[in-house]
Amino acid sequence: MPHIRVPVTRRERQREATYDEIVAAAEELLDEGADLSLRAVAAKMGLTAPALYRYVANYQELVDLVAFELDKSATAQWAAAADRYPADDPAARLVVAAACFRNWALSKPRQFALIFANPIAAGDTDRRDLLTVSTSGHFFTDLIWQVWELYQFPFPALDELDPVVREAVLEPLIPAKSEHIPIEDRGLMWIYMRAWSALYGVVTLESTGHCDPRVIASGQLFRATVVDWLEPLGLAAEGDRLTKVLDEELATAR
Amino acid sequence: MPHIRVPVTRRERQREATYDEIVAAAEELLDEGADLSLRAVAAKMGLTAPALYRYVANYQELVDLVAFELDKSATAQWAAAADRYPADDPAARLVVAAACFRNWALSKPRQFALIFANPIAAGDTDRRDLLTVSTSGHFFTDLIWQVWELYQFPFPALDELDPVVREAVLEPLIPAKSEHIPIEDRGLMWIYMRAWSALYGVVTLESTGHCDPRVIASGQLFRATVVDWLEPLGLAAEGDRLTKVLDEELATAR
DNA sequence: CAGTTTCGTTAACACTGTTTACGGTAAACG
DNA sequence: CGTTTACCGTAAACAGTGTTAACGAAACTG
Repeated sequence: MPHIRVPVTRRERQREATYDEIVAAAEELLDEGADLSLRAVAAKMGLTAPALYRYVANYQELVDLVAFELDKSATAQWAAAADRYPADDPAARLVVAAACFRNWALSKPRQFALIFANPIAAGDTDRRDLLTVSTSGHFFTDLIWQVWELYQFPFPALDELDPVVREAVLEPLIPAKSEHIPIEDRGLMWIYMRAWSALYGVVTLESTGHCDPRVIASGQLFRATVVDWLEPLGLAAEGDRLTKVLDEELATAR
Repeated sequence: MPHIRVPVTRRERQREATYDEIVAAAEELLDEGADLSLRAVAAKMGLTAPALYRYVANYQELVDLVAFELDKSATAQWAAAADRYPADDPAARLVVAAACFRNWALSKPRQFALIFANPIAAGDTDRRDLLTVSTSGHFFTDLIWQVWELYQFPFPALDELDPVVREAVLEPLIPAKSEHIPIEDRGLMWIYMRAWSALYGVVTLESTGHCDPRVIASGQLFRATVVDWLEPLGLAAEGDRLTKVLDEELATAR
């Protein structure tokens, strides 16, 4: 018995369609530059506000819903760009995906903030669970895994890791497609976390605007961060080729 | 003639006191776990909401006001901790300040978000100016300058930098106490930007909770990021001593 | 003292999220 | 087939939010 049931009855299909409409209305709202509000979403659908409470328990759940879907469609966008490079060139794919992520974050800062800068309280397990299934997280983990399969860069052994971190890489809560990574190779997850932290950092800094606008426009801060990560990922030999790929992708932004 | 006038008349003193009271009320509100609202601040001061419009033009300006003051008092806190190490040991001071910044961000996530994750639109020059005078930015730049004075780590020459970045380091808009840095040494600002970007990244990731809570608790992600920056700052030889200082400071958080 | 600036008020508007009680309609069941 | 039940929407209301307008009193200024 599958855990996620595919909608069969007419009512279930209708309900599913309404969820899609909610997300669509929310995306329109964000694209118009307005901020996401439950009432505005309802109005745009031709409903009254309380009607939405048949679909989400509260405002936070609405935000999480559209954040999840936005993340999904944005990731699909980056993945499509990465697919311009062959499957046996995961390094190029990773670099391109990172650059796309950055360009997207700059062009849609409110969407970025909704997904990646939305505070998650320490005790809130429900919202953290949502993070665990985040599409972008799975996407980037998988790319790093593919890079490792090809380049075999070093990563810490399990007994080298801090005990608490060891637990975390063995039983991950964070978004990561780690099932197909052998348990003894889970030290790789530590590399993923560190690389993601670095990527997340620059992109957040640039997207929120806490940075000199000229530096953002130049793309040099982002570029330097990515270049610094080529060596730890075993891509030093490919450096020149990959920075060229990176620069090409960054140039598409302006 | 000084640009910032010291309040002389009775009215001006009164007005200044009211600003202080506004900030105090806002801080109380945040500490209580409520979110910052103009009406709530007014109510806590025994005023009606429209009265506050005699002091701030709109809500955003209120936010910026308390963000600026919060940044100032938080920085004072980190500086006091750094002062536990002698003035001729700027490396230890820098490490301690970074750790304090991180501990503060974890213990006061709403305050952190207010100051450092508050989106600044690309065109908004007024709010960007506020950023320029941010206390924490000046504080960290000055520390890195002091570290350089002692350890003389390498930094890019002006003609090695991207032209746009060169402009940015010569005429900085970002928060940085760069006046006393000789023009030919302004490449140092690039190191500052990169180091700040790295620090900002991990701390934002941890403070907003977009990370495995166990990893946050372990402090290893932050530790690794700081350790990676010892070498570029010419502190490789001092590595053992400084990581010990770092670990001691991190231990005070739990 | 008269005039003016400053600081606060009340009232109102247009929005938020959320709960309540109430219908109507469509699916499900005997 | 008819009856029942569950679902989906409504209107009304409450407690909030930021913001503007018109007005009054008190405090400084000539």
